Amino acid sequence: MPAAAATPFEPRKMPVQARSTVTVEAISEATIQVLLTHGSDRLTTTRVAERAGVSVGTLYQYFPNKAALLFAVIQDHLEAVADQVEAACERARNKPLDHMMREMVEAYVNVKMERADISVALYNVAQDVGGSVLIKRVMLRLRKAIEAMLQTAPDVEVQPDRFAIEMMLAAMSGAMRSLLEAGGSAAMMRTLREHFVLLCQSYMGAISARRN
Amino acid sequence: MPAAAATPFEPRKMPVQARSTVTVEAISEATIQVLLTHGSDRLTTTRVAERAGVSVGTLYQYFPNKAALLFAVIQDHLEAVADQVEAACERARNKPLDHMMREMVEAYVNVKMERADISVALYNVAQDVGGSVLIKRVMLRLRKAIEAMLQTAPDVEVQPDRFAIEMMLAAMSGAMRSLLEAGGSAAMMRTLREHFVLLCQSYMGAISARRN
Amino acid sequence: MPAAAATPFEPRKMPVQARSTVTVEAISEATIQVLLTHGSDRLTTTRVAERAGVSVGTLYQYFPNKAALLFAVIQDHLEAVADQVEAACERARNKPLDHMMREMVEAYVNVKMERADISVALYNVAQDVGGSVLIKRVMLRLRKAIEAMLQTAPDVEVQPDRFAIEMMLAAMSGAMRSLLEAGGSAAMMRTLREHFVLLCQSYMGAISARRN
Amino acid sequence: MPAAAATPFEPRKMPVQARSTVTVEAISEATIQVLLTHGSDRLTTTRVAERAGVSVGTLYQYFPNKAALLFAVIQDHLEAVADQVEAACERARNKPLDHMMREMVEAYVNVKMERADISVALYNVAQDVGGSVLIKRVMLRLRKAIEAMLQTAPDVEVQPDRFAIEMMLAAMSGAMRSLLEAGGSAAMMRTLREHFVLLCQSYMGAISARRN
DNA sequence: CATGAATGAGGTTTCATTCAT
DNA sequence: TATGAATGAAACCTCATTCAT
Repeated sequence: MPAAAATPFEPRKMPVQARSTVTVEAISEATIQVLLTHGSDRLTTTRVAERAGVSVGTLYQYFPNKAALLFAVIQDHLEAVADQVEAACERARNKPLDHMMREMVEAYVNVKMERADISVALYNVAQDVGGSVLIKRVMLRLRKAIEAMLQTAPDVEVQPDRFAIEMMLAAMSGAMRSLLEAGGSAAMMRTLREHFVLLCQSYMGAISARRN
Repeated sequence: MPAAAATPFEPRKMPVQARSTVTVEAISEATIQVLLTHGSDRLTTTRVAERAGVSVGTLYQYFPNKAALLFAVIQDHLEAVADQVEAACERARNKPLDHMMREMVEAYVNVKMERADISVALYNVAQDVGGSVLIKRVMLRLRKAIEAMLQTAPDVEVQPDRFAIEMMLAAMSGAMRSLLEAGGSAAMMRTLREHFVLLCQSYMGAISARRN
Repeated sequence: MPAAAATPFEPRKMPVQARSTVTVEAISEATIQVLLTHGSDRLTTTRVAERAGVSVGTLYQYFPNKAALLFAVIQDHLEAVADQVEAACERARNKPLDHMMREMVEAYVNVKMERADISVALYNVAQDVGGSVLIKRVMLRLRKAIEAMLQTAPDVEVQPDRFAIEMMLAAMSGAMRSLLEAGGSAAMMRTLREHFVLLCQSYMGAISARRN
Repeated sequence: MPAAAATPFEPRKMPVQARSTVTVEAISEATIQVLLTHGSDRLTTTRVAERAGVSVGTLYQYFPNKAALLFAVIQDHLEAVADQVEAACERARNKPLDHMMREMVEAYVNVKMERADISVALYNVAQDVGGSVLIKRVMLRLRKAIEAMLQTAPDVEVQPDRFAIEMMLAAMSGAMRSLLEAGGSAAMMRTLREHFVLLCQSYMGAISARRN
């Protein structure tokens, strides 16, 4: 992707005053709302500002350009996801593999479901805006967390390598995406969660027992 | 996605073998090239026409609008994928489950790898243009093919339900996407293929043995 | 001047059809008119297009950006000036120094007067748009022409160096600018012309006799 | 130039010695610095304020608008020039014409060279901001000073008229501008000074001896 | 049928200026 | 008095689409 090359994404101004924080918050929220109600190709900075109840000028005081705005919103979302999954991995240490997988998958699915709308809204823009960097960063965090967790598993003989873990994560998020975009119901989500658990358990199980 | 609502996507005119015309072919190919060299946000109809060696006017004689052009290109690609995988499923009938999975996965990975550039180029535009319809259609074809294949498996006791199969497909294509976008090497692709085989085998194995 | 760095100024499309030529002509003319009636800081591409009776899009089909438009207009003007003065220098060869100076000055003043409005309009924008390159180019042409002419003067013993000639030109155009901007009448222009003649004659006379 | 019509240029408030306040001084200086480092088209009030170490609000407390700020800065510069040249004219009274011209030219060139950066920075903005009024005012002061000086010249028989003197000044400042904008070295400046001396001497000499 | 000049709505971004704190 | 967040008009430029030739 040659697009979105060398644009400065750093926030233009760190909100210090209370008023500012509210404003930035409103703009981020509005971005998601516009994304949901108008679609990614009709997401304009003017519309976002309007929805946020501020002027375009204000928007540009906090975000140097449209890409930076989207970048920031994606970052917020991905960090929330990573936080939840990391926490789950902490909790599941020293438990058996199946328990670990269940814990991890449930954390992932739950946080995605809570923010299903945001997830869907962001899928499309991520790429255009250099979101791949962020995705890689999250991938790294999650892989590390899972690796650390697996090290403490009593019933894992062969530690899965990086590749296997990343593939599992990619598979899970890919499938999640498909389902969210298809607009799955809450009931389907629960089924999905169980399937994910099974998928991860069986895959990791197969890997960690390979050499035996 | 509320975007791309009621646009007529069918090619504007379709004389006996219009879609096989050199011109249409050239335009489709040019679309992919522009997508690859300029990125999705700098894909303009004029640029495509230029690259194809025709005028914009000509382009609009074969495609009613930009969305229809992209729609057609995506359709071509997805159909090629579906064709290959379906064929593999035919070949693998009456073989044991593990063989089936290997056959199916290899067909999928191979066709995606052959057209890796196209795949990457299209991921981003698919959504904006109503590609989800096409994706659903392919999903359906593949699920049917796999179901039919699984019915003939000697070692499957419990037939996996629709959901499980679709999830497997979603997981596989999601992970594939991650890798393609990350620009994985040919060597990595081979590793990936083996992992996919393992993942699908273990997952389907777990499913089809559940009730036992 | 750090501004106006690396913008591509080349015309976007060489007008080939008759229609196009008319359009380009109209746009150039409109640029000058807008410059005269609205001032350089209210020269907008929209306004120019409007005045030219075309749409903005059309303007941008022939000029890649605003700077390129101005650049082209300035170039046209400066080339016209250089052409006239060069021709005068040709005509005055082998004449005595005073005659040469008169011929050269009159050519310069006349062409500037004919297009007084254009001159005034362009002074301000030249700098913002990288016009200094063009000015240097004209300076060079004129200096060469004058040098060649002076070589044939029967009454010049010491040939003036580059610097002297360029300074004379700079002085003349500087003073011309002052006068045009002050809005001098036609009568004043005639007086000015005579003064220029005297100034150049005496200055060049002093220089070319220095060593004696 | 129809631009910059009816804006109040006078400083907004003028307490006893407001113009000597540190703040005003800092703002003026910052204006020049921004002009030099960013160019005239990226001269923004916010940037000036920032550079001056004050807030925009403060800037607007001392200058009613951007134009007034620039106007004031130009005025300062031009007055400094006029002061120096006037003083030189005083000193040269009763001396012979050639001496007068040398004195006057050297004063002009020296003051311009000392503030070469400021000069260059201001050339471009002067016009947009109604600077022509100021230029006329300076022209008047200088002409008066020169006239008064010439009256005391022992070797001038025919007093040059207004026009001749103003043209000389215009020629000198025009040429100066060319050179400064071309970024002439200090050595070139010295050469330039000698050429100016020669030019003015010969021109004024020719004028003042005309009727003889 | 093909061409490509013309269109113009609409998107992004800047910046002079104000005013509540 | 000083601050700097907020404003919003207005500038530049793009690009899908049409239609006379």
